[in-house]
Amino acid sequence: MAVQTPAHSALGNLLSYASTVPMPPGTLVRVPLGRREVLGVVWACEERSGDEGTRELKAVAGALDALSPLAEGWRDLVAFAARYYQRSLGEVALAALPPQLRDLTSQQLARRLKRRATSASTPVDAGLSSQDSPRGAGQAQSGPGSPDLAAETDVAHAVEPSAEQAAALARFEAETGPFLLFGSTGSGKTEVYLRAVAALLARDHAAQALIMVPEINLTPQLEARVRDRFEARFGAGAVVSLHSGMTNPQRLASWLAAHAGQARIVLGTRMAVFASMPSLKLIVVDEEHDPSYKQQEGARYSARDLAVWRGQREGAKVILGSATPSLETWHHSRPADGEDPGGRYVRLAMPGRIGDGALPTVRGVDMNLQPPKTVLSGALLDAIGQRIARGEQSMVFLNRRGYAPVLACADCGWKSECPHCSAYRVFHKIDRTLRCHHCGFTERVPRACPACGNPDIAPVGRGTERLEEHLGELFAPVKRSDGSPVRIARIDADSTRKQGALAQQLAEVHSGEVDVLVGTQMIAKGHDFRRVTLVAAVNPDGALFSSDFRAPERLFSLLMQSAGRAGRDANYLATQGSTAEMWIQTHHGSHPLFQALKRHDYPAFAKQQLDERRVAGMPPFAFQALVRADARTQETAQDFLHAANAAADALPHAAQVMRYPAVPLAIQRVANVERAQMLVESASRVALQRFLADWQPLLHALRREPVGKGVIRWLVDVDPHAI
DNA sequence: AGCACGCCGACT
DNA sequence: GTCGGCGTGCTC
Repeated sequence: MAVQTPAHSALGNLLSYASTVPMPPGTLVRVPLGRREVLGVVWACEERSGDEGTRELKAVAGALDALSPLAEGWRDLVAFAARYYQRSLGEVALAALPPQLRDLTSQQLARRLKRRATSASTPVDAGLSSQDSPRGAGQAQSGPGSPDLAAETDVAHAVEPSAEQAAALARFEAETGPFLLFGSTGSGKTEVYLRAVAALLARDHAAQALIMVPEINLTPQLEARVRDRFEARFGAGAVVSLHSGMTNPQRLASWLAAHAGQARIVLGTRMAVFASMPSLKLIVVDEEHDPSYKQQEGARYSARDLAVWRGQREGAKVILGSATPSLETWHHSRPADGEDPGGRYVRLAMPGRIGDGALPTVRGVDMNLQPPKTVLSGALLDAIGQRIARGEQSMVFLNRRGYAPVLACADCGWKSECPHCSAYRVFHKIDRTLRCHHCGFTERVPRACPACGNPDIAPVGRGTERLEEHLGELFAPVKRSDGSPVRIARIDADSTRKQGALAQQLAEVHSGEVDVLVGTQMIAKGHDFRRVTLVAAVNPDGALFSSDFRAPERLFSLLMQSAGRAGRDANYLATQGSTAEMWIQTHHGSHPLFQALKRHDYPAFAKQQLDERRVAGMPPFAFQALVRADARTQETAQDFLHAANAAADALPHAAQVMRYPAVPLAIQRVANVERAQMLVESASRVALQRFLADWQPLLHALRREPVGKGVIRWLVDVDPHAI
């Protein structure tokens, strides 16, 4: 029996219970655990003669037998995920089920199922019709806007597929995959997914498809559009959503519809990879490179990697789509070359763009030639000014919220450090606060230096607030063609905190009220503004020399996506007589990343990065895992890791695994907790897996020993994203 | 993780 | 004298 047992408790494995009747594997049951009664999933059921039991087993309290047992494929997926990510089976199994299932009795569940059955002619869809909640499925998600998936659907809706799309679809039908659909923004990837789904559902009357999108892309608009397209053809309730913005009753309803096979399409975020889908035949992972596919707490799974595994296991085809694939996926889809037999993924390339859309011209500004401390170069300001004069819009990116990242005293050198974290508190001018972005600690800005009393304390560096203010001052004397003042707006996590704020701000941009939009990467993804003809990255250099070797990959992807925001509407550009431009202010214009970006050349960027990684023995040419320990003191955390390291010496696969010394995390202390980690790495995934499996019990044991005493928590992160 | 038991400080 | 702090230990 898989029961929700904590990840690092001694009850890591299956528990046994007695039952008078046989129960098929996959049956959901309620069982006593300590003083509580918890949900469990039958994993195996064996007959036992009375004298065999060494110990009296507690009896199963009851089965949720209104529900068909979870299929073997689902159980295999859960078991694999638990094993691969070093968590207990019960934890993964229960996390994969809708939370509400935990507190429903058998009768309540039966009632709910009956209600579903009687309302089968009305929409059974999860998100929008649940009686338990008046709220729409996506309201907790970000507001409207036109995410790529939806926008691209519109472009190509009901028209013949392009030659590229047709070729990709033909290959998709002919081969088994997994597939990488590599197509630039606007190439019509979505149309390919949706046609593949439509063809499958039409051909096979039971078949189900799973479409996964990054968190930020799943908006009510997208849900509505996917429904529009499929519900007319495959019936109301053919599409359900599954994401964390939904209420528990909504999630349960979606989950039940998928489990029963009524829902033909499940549209969801990473959690949807665990949906119970008895006739799953196709999995789409849109924007497969997106970091949100990696879960960052509990079982730290990669939903994209699990999707590939699940597809293979269940005989479902898998399409991974991206304009800037992860280097792992790119490498796995490399064509055969000489000695190299190539990767096991099939690469479907769609280099063209639908319609006449041209990619923006990329202009680099060499910040070395600018006066020191220049924020916005004269050339960029001129270019923005020209757009304003023509009634066009510009977008300026800066990945730093707040007014200034630090407040400092000119006299004594005091800086706005967070008392609880090893980080500076950010100065937010709007509400006169110093805020720690790591632990949330907030105070009013002091009038004078808290250390020496000097009233002359000043912001250092700049965030989006200050950039917005700066642009406002610069363009204050300028008038728009109709004589009205220039309007600067800002969109970031702070400006959109209130419910509905994002929607309203986006609407203002769409309506043309805003001339220049300042924002964080929040505006880089998805939203299409037809009047935006210029996009600028003000200070992207940080990621070039980051200690995280994946930082350049993320930056390239972000800049490509940002570039895709400019000049989406070819007709608009033509009538304006304008061209789309992406401006990059950098001190390192000759960096290969920017050189590749200038040519919109992802393959060149990927090749350069992969060559570096091959030489350095990094993923995808090596496999990694992190062990992290948190404690009150850095020493305690590191001592635990040192002991763990020493204990690993004796493990059979130790020789095939490189262990690096324990180090503090980049942000060493958060909310008064010191954090340390050690990296382990192997050229063999299998060796690393075996090593970790053998190591796990030793780590458990260490926790009980004196060296593990002060450890608040420890965890293993397999295939970590941030090192 | 829950939820107990258990052993020391400030309250009705 | 009790309520309650969270340290330690157990859950088929």
